[in-house]
Order: sequence, then C-alpha cells, then structure tokens
Amino acid sequence: MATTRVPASDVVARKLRQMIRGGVYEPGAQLPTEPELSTVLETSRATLREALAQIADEGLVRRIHGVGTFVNDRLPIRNSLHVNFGVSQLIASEGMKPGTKESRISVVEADEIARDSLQLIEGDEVVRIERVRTADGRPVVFSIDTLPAHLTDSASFFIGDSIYEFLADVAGRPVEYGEAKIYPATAGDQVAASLEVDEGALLIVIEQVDFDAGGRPVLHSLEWHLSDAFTFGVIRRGPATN
Amino acid sequence: MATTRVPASDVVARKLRQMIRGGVYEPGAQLPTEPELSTVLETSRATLREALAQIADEGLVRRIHGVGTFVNDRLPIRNSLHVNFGVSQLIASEGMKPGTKESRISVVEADEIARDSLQLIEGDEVVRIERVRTADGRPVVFSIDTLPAHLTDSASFFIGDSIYEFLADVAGRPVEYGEAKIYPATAGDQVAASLEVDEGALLIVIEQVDFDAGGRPVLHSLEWHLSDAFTFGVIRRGPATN
DNA sequence: TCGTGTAAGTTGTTGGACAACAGTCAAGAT
DNA sequence: ATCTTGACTGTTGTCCAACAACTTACACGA
Repeated sequence: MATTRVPASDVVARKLRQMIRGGVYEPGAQLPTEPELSTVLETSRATLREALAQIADEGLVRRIHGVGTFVNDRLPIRNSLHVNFGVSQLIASEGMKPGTKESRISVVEADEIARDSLQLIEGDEVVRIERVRTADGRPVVFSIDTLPAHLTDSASFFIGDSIYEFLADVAGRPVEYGEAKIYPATAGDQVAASLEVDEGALLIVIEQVDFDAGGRPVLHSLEWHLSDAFTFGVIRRGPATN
Repeated sequence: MATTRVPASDVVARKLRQMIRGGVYEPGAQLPTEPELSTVLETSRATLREALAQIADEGLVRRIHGVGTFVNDRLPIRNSLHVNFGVSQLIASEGMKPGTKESRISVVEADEIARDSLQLIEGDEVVRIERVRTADGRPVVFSIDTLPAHLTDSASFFIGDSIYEFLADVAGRPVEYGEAKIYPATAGDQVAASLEVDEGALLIVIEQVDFDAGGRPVLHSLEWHLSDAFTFGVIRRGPATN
C-alpha cells in the first residue's frame, strides 16, 4: 500500500544533487549537454530539464541559454529554509548528534491557535508534544508540535523520534510542504529553563504548518531555536520586476 | 541594448500568478487542463508545465497526477523569503508608504566582510550606503548596502531609490538571485538611535549577497528590521527523505 | 587592424504521442 | 442487498524528434 510513488524528475534531481555535492562535477565546471546527461541518467531530455530547473532554483547550478549549464562556484548554504527538514536533520547536518531530553505527550482540547491553523472546530482534540532537542547533549531547541488527535489511532498515538515519519508511515498522511513564519524572540522563564539559558536570551522562532498532498493541514509546530546554535539561510530568486 | 530577454516560461508563470491573485480562479478551484491552458495562454504544453512547476513550488497551486491542478485553499503569505524583494517593495506590500529618512553614501576601502562576500582583494574600494527606511514615516529598517566601486561610473555613482534598478539599468548587471542569512539581534546604540527605539529592542537581521546572471556577487546588504514591523515567511518543500 | 559574417555548440520552445494515475460507474459475484 | 471487479474517462507525467534562439569562436574581407 505504501507504494511511495516518486516522480521520475525528482529521482533525477536527487541524483544530480548527489553528484554535485559529491564532487563529480566541481564548482564552476560545466555539466554535460542536456542530450548527453539525459542518456547518462537514463531519462528523457524533458524530464532532465525539469530536474535541472529544480536544482537551478535551489542555487546549485546556473543555466545560460546558448552556452551551457554550470555548477555554481559557491554552493548554497546547507540549511536553506526552502527545504523542509526537521530539527534532527538540522542538528545532524551540522555534524552533531541529535537527541531529545524532555518529552511530554498529552491529548488536550485544541486551543484557538491550533483550531485556526489545523482547521479544527471547537471541542476537537489534539496531540501535543513538547520536547527539548539537544545537539551533542546541549539543549538547543524547544519545540511544541500539535497534530489532530483523529490522525492518531487512539491505541498507538505514541510517536517515534520523527513526527514526519509517523505521519507518513503510520497515519498515511505524509507531509508534502510546509508554510513557515520566522521571527525573533527572547526567552521567557519556561523556555529559558528548558534550554538552560538566562531569561532574555536571544532566540529565533519558527512557526510552521505542514500540509499533506491534499493540501490539508496535518501538523503545527513552534520551535524556539537558540540564536547561536544555527544559522538559517535561503535562496531568494528574482528580483521579480513586475 | 537593454533587451531584457525573458524566458517564455517566466512570462507564462507571471500571467498565471496574476490570474490567480486576481481571482480569475478561486481558491480551491480546478485549473483548466494543461492542453486547454496552453492554448489559452498561447504557449506549448511543455512551457506551460515549467510555469506550473514554478508556481506550484511557490505554493500557489497543487498538482495531482491523474486528477488535475488546483488553486490552493490558503494562498501563501505574501512576504515569502524565496522571492527577492527590496525593502521598499516589502513596505509597500503591507499597504504602507515607503520612504528614506537618512541616507549616507561614502566610498571606502572594502573591509574584510565586504572583500569576502564580494570577492574583492585588499585595497579595492566599495560604495557604502547607509539608510533608514520608513513606513508611513516610522523608521522600521536600518540598512547598509555595499557594492564594488568599479560597478559605478565614478561620475555618476549616485544611486536612486532602488539599488536593484541601479544595478540593472545603469551598471548593466541585474541581480539574478540572492543568498540570505537570517538571525535575531538586539539593537545596539547606533541602530537604536537610527530606528528611534530603546537599546535592546528586538530585531531580525537579514544579511544577503546578491549575484548577477554570471554568478558574480554584486551587492552585499545588511538589514536590521524591527521585529514587530514585518513577518517573514517561506514555503518549505519536502520533507526530503534522502 | 578592425569589423563582419559564418559556423558550431548549447539551451529554449514546440508538437505529438503514449504511459501512469485517480475517480466514476456499471456489471457481476457473493 | 452488498461488495468486488473491471472497463471507461479525464488528467497529469514522460518520452521523442525537430526547430528556434542564443553565445562564442573563427575565418574572411575591407
């Protein structure tokens, strides 16, 4: 049942990312021509072009009409916000060991924020997960994840390390994309205590709603990140001159 | 000379954005089929598909294999970071009137940060522009823009309201994309004075390097935003399960 | 020496065809 | 009566082949 259908263009894009990140094509080098690449990757030129459009959008390569496709000299930062990674992945990408220090799961009635972002009505219940995430043992992120209770079989609403994996494998509602808001904050008493920092410490907050393939919201997340733990970046296209 | 070549797929994507934002297709509605749309927009199906991929990436529409393409119920936030807008555009998009309060232009020797991000060598000069941007008269952003002096004809290094326009029209090096880092901060004495807030006020900092079509850096920007002035968001694709 | 046209190589665009997929509905089996 | 199965329809995904637009390099001629 879990026939994870994957578009061919995504598969090709992934191959290309691996090849470039892996150094098969050095920064600044020119990629083979599209007809060549399509035969090498065993796909059609149209599909290859979709994949190239993807990784060009991510800033990995640069395409010049009539000239060729080139690997960018400066490969884009890794923690680019337009990729929807979880906290564990984020920590691991920095070469540190992710862990969870405190973890509290409760089933409560949805408050207004949850109802609004998850499209629930008054009285609906949600599963609420509060966690302190650590990197090499040091607390770096305090997070509150909220998901509709009806997604979790009441018998097994235990959720492993990754909520994304839970949604995909158990709930059958894999996350397709997320919409995030980013703003600064200072640590209040509760967050300060959880992260073992002074009150007033600088934080960056990511508030995010994740949607499934049907465009229905399945997860609301609030993450307080220690400002000195990670740097977030993003590739910005344009400027759009319209 | 200024033959701004624009890929057909971008033109089509712009048309589609306007139609959707303009309400031609309501949220949740199904778009016409790709063959139909391609005839309506007077383009090929392949080009249309590239445009659809773009606006699907931006979260405007959702495509389902074998079913159709639908306008998302909740149109994405406007100030999405993956679009490279300037401060003026940002303020205007919030329905406020952008202005500039202080403006200091100087030509100085590039410091280490500028040399590093703009790929200059010791002794190279840069044009440095410090500005306080206002929204309806209220100071909201303090910015420092740095660009290589050799881009500006020494005679006319005056720069109008928009550095992006200057780079495109005068310098002939239009910005193609930018790479931004985002982090929180509190106002030091200088920034606090410029923005007319208390020291220690919460700010969000966007540090960005813009590149031209050749992948060469042309502009380094540091922007201190009052945290309560704007909200930044971004569409996040995935999760990438690789 | 300088400009100009020509050729080669590459990405962008087009048209047509078929494959894969989701939903609907009727026919058949239980 | 209910459920399963299969065919059918409409849509997006993939493929193929060809031509157009663009950039660069180079030979040619003034």
